[in-house]
Amino acid sequence: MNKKITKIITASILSLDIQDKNLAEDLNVEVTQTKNLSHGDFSCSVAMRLSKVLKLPPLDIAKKIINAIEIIDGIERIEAVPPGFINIFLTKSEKTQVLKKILKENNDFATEIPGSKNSVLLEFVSSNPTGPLHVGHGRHAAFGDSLAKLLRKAGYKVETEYYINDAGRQIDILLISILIRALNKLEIKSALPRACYQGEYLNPIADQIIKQYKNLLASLPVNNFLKQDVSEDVEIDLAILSIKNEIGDEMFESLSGEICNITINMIKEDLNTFGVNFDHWYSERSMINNGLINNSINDLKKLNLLYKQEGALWLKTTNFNDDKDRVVLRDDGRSTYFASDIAYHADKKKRGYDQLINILGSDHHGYIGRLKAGLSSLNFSPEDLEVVLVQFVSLYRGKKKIQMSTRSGEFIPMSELYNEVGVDAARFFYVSKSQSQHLEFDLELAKQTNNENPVYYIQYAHARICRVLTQMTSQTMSFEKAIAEKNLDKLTTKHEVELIAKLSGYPALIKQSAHNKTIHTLANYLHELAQLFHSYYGAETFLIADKELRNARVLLIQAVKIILKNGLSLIGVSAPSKM
RNA sequence: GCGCCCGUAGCUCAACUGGAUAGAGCAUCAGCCUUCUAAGCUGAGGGUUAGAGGUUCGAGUCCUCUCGGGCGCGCCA
Repeated sequence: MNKKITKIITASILSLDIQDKNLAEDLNVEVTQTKNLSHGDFSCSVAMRLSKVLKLPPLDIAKKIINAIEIIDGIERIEAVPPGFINIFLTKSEKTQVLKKILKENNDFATEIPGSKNSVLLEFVSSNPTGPLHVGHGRHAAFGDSLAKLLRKAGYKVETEYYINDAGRQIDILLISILIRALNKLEIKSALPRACYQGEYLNPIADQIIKQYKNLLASLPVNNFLKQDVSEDVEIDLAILSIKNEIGDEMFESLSGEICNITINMIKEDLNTFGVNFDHWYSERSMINNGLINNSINDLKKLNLLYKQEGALWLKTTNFNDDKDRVVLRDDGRSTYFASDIAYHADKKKRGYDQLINILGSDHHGYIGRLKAGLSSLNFSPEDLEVVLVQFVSLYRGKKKIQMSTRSGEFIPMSELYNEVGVDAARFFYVSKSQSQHLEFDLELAKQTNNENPVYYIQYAHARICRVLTQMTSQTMSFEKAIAEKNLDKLTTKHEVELIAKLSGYPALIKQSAHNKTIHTLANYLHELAQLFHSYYGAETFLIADKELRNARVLLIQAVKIILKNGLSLIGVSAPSKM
């Protein structure tokens, strides 16, 4: 309908006696659904935009457009109101069409044809496998998973991916942390370097290592790794070196591989419980082993974009809008994290996706330019990569802010959160606010106000509808679709009109949310829909003697039920039939 | 110092790419269960959108400056 109206308005403008026809054609006629029903069902502000070029008062232009317009089926009337809005009122039967459509299409309502848009690789969470996910990752997981579902509904072909940083110094540190912990458990006392990871989650891993490698551990000499006289960084590097020498590079590699497997499985299980499952798990280590990183560096060499300075190999990212050049190979010959990322993103493109979307923490915003420069330098278009930034989650216990740091082990695991408040509530809470805003999460409040959480409000609306439907059958009434569809004109109360308008807006909401990559808009929409329903529920009785009105109302609430369930499913929240 | 993000009701947040009277929840106050589930409904109070200029038919939204907060500027990942 929206498109049809746009068309007739555009046609009307073109039929006017306008000197500059090109300008009228270039003009983007926007027809939007109104917020306020007294302004009609749709409204258009094009007259006010034309006002300046035509040098006429906007209201006059609006009137002219209306006079020249060709009224089509489904439109009741069109009016021009100050300061120059064109408001379009639809006929009753046109408005209720949407209800029939929702019932007919069910979950497919507002779903675009699969694959009608770009193919997308969506990467998110990608937390370092050095420990369990914490509440900050939870936001990324909830947001990313919902975005994948939303984009699929909007017609994109989406695959999700988790990039595993299972190479590099952090993994060495993890290994040292676990080995020393294991030694201590075996009464081979050794102090922990300052940079080591701490936290309860290391215990079961250490136990497992003891089980499998008792002899190896026992053969290690007692060593004091704590060296207060050097810096933290030097201290840990010495510890890594010393252990490597003791057990050999090969054993070191195999051990850290094994430990990564354990932590990755912890993370997978955690995400699975949270309702988040990835299509692909992509390992950085595998990329080193199969030569992808070397290949990329060779490609860059051929393109003459590398140079040596102070023993290291640099990439001229400044050629591509970066503020300084970046190192890809260190003076000791090892590749940098950035080198991995260039190879990784080039590989993503080579796998054939049109569009790459990365969801990153806002603290990584400085990295975006570098990533795009990396893609550009290998002749990929930087526009193919879109980065969605998610702001931090601040945790509070009451008024006290909790400081989080993975290394010190002072973090609240994501699992603790969803165990306390439930997966549904946690997921809804995470996505109910714009990802570009800081999220303040008060644990005390979240745990206490279980029943006040907005997610229950929405779920309750769904459960109430289900209840009405079962009551209907137990009162030996049945839903007769034909009767209902014939009597939709009888839905005339304020609540009914508003509900129908709200339901009509669902496809546009999906489209717009997918375009803007926001989920909170969907969460808000569902809350508003539930609110309209609860209000309706309080004002009217559905199961009444009047068969015609009853069936029409039951059809309406069934449509509400379908949309509630569909919307909740996109957020990864269940729609219970009983509460 | 340079760069990015943010500042809306007592609190937590909305406001569809500049649109009509800035909206919800929580909290506060006053009502509603003999009737489809009260995890609900109805109503009230609460705002100079941090501040000052500017752009235009129209600004919370765009531009400039000031103030206040967060983050980033490694041969870490």
